[in-house]
Amino acid sequence: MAENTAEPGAPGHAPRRLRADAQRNIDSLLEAAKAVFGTAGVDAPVKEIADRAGVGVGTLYRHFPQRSDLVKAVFQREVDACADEAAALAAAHGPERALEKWLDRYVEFLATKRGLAAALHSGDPAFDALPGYFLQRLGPALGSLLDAAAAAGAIRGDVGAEDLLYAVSTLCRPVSGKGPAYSRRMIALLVDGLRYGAGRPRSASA
Amino acid sequence: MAENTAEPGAPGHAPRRLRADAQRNIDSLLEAAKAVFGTAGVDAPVKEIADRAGVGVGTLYRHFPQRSDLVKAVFQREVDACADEAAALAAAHGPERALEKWLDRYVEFLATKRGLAAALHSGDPAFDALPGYFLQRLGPALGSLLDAAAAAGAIRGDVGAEDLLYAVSTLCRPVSGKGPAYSRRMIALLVDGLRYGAGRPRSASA
DNA sequence: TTGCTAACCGGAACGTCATTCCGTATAGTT
DNA sequence: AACTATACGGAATGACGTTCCGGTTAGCAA
Repeated sequence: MAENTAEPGAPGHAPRRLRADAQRNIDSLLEAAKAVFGTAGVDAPVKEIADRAGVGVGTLYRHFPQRSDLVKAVFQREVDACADEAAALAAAHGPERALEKWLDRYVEFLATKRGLAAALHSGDPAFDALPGYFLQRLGPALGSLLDAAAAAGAIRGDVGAEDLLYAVSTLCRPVSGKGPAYSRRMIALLVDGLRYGAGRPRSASA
Repeated sequence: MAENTAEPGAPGHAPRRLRADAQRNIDSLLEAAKAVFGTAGVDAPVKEIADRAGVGVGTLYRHFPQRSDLVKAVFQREVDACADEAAALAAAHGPERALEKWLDRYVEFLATKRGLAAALHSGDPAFDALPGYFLQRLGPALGSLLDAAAAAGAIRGDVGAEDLLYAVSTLCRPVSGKGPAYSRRMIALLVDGLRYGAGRPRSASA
C-alpha cells in the first residue's frame, strides 16, 4: 500500500511539501470527481474523471491509489465544506437565520451525495470510517448553530445536533412517489417544531 | 429488449411451455446465484455463478438477459419462500409459536440479503419494483400470523404488519459495534412488547 | 541564470468481467 | 425414426480498473 501519499481530506501537516503541480492536479481531480459522481454516479469510469480534470489516469492513480480513495476524498471534502459553512453563516446572519440557511445547505449536501450513500452502505470496509467522520464534523457544526439559536431564544434547547442530522437525512431519503418537495415540507415542519418550545432552555416537557 | 423471454419470479402462465432442460437450468442458476451472492456478494463474477450451476454463461444470459434480472429473481424467490413459510408454520404450530418462528425466519432472510440491500438502494431503476414486491408479499403473510395470534389472545391487536416488518428490518441493520446478538435482543424485546397488551383487540391506549 | 534531480505526468499495456454471437446438440413431436 | 423449434456452451468482443515506465518539470543550489 502507498504510505507516503498525501492524504487529502485530513487537512493538517503534510509529510513533505507537495509540488505545486501535484497539488493543482489533486484539486482538479477532486472537483472533476465531484461533478462526475453527481452526474453519472459513483460508478462512473475513472477515465471520465481524469479527462474532465485534464490529467491522465496515471496521475489520478498516483494520488488516489484506489477508486475508493477518490470517493472518500470527495465525500470528506464536501463534508468539510458543509461544516465550514456553519461558521460563515453564523458570522453573516442572526442565529435563527443562520440555522435555517445551514439546514438548506445540509439538504443540498444530502442531495449531492445521493449516489455516495449507496457506496457508503455497500459494506465495503474502505468506507467504514466515513459515517464517523460525517458525525464528528457535522455534529459540532450544527451543534454550535443550535446552541446559538437556543441562547437567542429562537428555538428550544432540548434537541441534540446528531438527532437532528439523522432525522433530516432520513427525511431526505426519497420514498417511492414522494419528490424533493415532500422532503422540504417535512423538514420545514421539523424546524417549526424547533421553534415551538423556544425560550425553554432545558428539560423536555411531556 | 427481449420480450418473449420467460419472466422468472412471476410464477403463473408461461407464454409457451418451457423445455424441461431449460427449466432445470433456471433452477440450478437461481440456486447457484443465491449461494454465490451470499458468499461473494452481488458483485460476484457471472462466470462463477454459471460454473457453479454447471452451465455456460450463454445459458445464463439466455434466461437472465441482464445481471439485474438474476438479482431480482433471486430476491423474489427468497421473498416468496419466506412468505410461503408463514402458512406452513401456521399449520404446524399454535398462533403464538408460529409468529415467533416466522420472525426468526424473517431475520434469517434479512441476514441473507445483506448484500442485496445495497443493490436495492443503489438507485438502479431495475430494482425499483422490489421494495413493493417485498411489502406486497410479506405484509399479508405476517398480517395473517398477527391476526391469528391476536385472535387467540396471545398478543395485542393494534400493531400493523408493515410497521413490524419495517421495524425488524431496521433493527437488523447492524450499527457500528453492535453484533447480530444485539439485533436478536432488540427483536425479542419487540415481540415481548406485542405480548404486553394481549387480549385488548383494538384501540391503542395512551 | 543555469543545471541538476527527485517528483510528477501521460497514456500504452495488461488482466478481469459483462455481454453478445453463432455453430452444435437435443427435447418434444409427428 | 426423422424433424425442427428450442436450448446449450464457450469463444469473441468491448469496456474498465489498475499498473508500469519513458519522458517532463518544479524547486533548489551554485
